[in-house]
Amino acid sequence: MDVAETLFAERGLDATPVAEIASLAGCSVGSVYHHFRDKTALLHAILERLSLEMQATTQAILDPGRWKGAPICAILQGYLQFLMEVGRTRPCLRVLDMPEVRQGGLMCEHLTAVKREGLDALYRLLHDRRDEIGHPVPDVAIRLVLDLIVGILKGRRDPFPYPSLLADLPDDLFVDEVVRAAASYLQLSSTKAEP
Amino acid sequence: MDVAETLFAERGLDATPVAEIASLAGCSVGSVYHHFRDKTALLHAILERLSLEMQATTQAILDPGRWKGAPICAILQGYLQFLMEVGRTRPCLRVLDMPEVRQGGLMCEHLTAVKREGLDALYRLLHDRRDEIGHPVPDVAIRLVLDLIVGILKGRRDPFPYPSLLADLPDDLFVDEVVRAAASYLQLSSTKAEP
DNA sequence: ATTATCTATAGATCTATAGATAATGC
DNA sequence: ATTATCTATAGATCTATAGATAATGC
Repeated sequence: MDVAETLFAERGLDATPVAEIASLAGCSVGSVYHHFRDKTALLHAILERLSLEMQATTQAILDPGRWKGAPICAILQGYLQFLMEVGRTRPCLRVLDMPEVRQGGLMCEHLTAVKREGLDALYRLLHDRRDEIGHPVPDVAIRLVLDLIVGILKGRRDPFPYPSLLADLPDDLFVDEVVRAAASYLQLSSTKAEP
Repeated sequence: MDVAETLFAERGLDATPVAEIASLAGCSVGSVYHHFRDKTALLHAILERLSLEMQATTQAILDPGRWKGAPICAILQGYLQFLMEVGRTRPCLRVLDMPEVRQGGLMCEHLTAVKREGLDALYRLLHDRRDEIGHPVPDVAIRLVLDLIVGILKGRRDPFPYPSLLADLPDDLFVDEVVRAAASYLQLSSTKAEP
C-alpha cells in the first residue's frame, strides 16, 4: 500500500502497472491480487487509510480542550504549523489530486466530509472567540480566513503551475506572516494578550 | 483538440482512449494520428495553445498603461474579477493538474514560466505603488498577498478535497472581501482616494 | 487446514500504422 | 498533386485469474 500510494501520487492510477507496484514492494502480482480484489480496491484501501489518519490527527490538533483560553492568533499559528508539518512528512497526499479520486463517488464524498469536519471544528474554535474580532461580519471573515489558509498552504506544498512567490521564505517566518495577515484582516484586539 | 482538452481534464490522459476523442470529435482514429504524431503530441499541442492564450490575456489585463494612476485596491479588484471570469469560462484549465503535465519536462517549465511572468507583472504594478503600503516589509507583504490570491481562487474553482467555506457567497461579494483582506494586511493608506 | 505466495497466461484494451479512398487546392 | 479521411489490424501493454507450491497457525 505504501508503494502504491507513492506511485499513484506521482504518476496516476493508470500509469502505474500493478507489476511495478509488486516489483517495488518485493512481491508478485498474484500476491497483490490475493489481498485486493482489483486495482480500484487497492486505491480505496489507500484512501480509507489516509482518510482515517487525517481524521484522527485533525481531531487531536483541533480539540477544544487543547486550546482552552488561547487567543485566535495562537490557534491559527498552531494549526498552520501542524499543516506545514503534515505537508512535509506526507507528500503522498497528492493521491487526492487524481481524477479517479474525484470521480470516485462515495470515497470522494467521504474525504470531503472529513476535510469539512476539520474546517468546521476550526471555525467553531474561532467563532467562540468572536469578541476578539473587529471585522463587521465575523462569520464571513472567519470563513474567508480559513479559505485563504487552506489555499495558500496547498499552493506552497504544490506550487504548480503557479510558482509560490514566498517559496524562499523559511517556514516559520511564512507562518508568522500568514498569521499576521489573518490578524489584521480580522482586526483582532490584542488587548486580551495584556491582562 | 477541444474534445481532447475536455476529456483529458476530466479523466486524465491514460483514461481517455484516442478512439473516444475521435468519436466525440466526429472523426476517425486514423485522422487524429494524421494531425498529431502520437497522443503525447496532442497533449503538447493543447498545452501550447493554452499557454499562449494565458500569456496573451494576462499581458493584456496587467498592462501598466491600463492601470496608470490606479490605486492598489483597484488593480487587485480588476485582476481578481478577470481571474474569476477565466475560471468560469475555461474549466478545462484542469488539464494542468494531470501528472503527465507535471512530469512533462519542457512544457511544464514553460507553463510555470508563463504563470511566473504574469505574477511578476502584477508584483511590479503593486511595488510601483509601495508608498500606499503601510506594512513594514512591502516586498514580503506583496508576495504574500499574491500567493494568497492565487491559492484562494484555485480553491474556489476546484474545491476538492477541501470544501470552500465561502462557496455560497456570490462572486462579486467574494472579490470585494478578498480585496478588503489584502488592503487591511497591506495597511493601505486610503488617503490617495481623496485628492 | 488455512492462508500467502509464486509462475504462467488468457483475454481485454489501446496505440499507432498500413493501405485504400475521398476531398481539396494549384 | 497534395492533403485529409477512412477501415482494418498488428503489436504491445496490462489486468486479473488459474493452478501449483510454500509458509503459517491451530
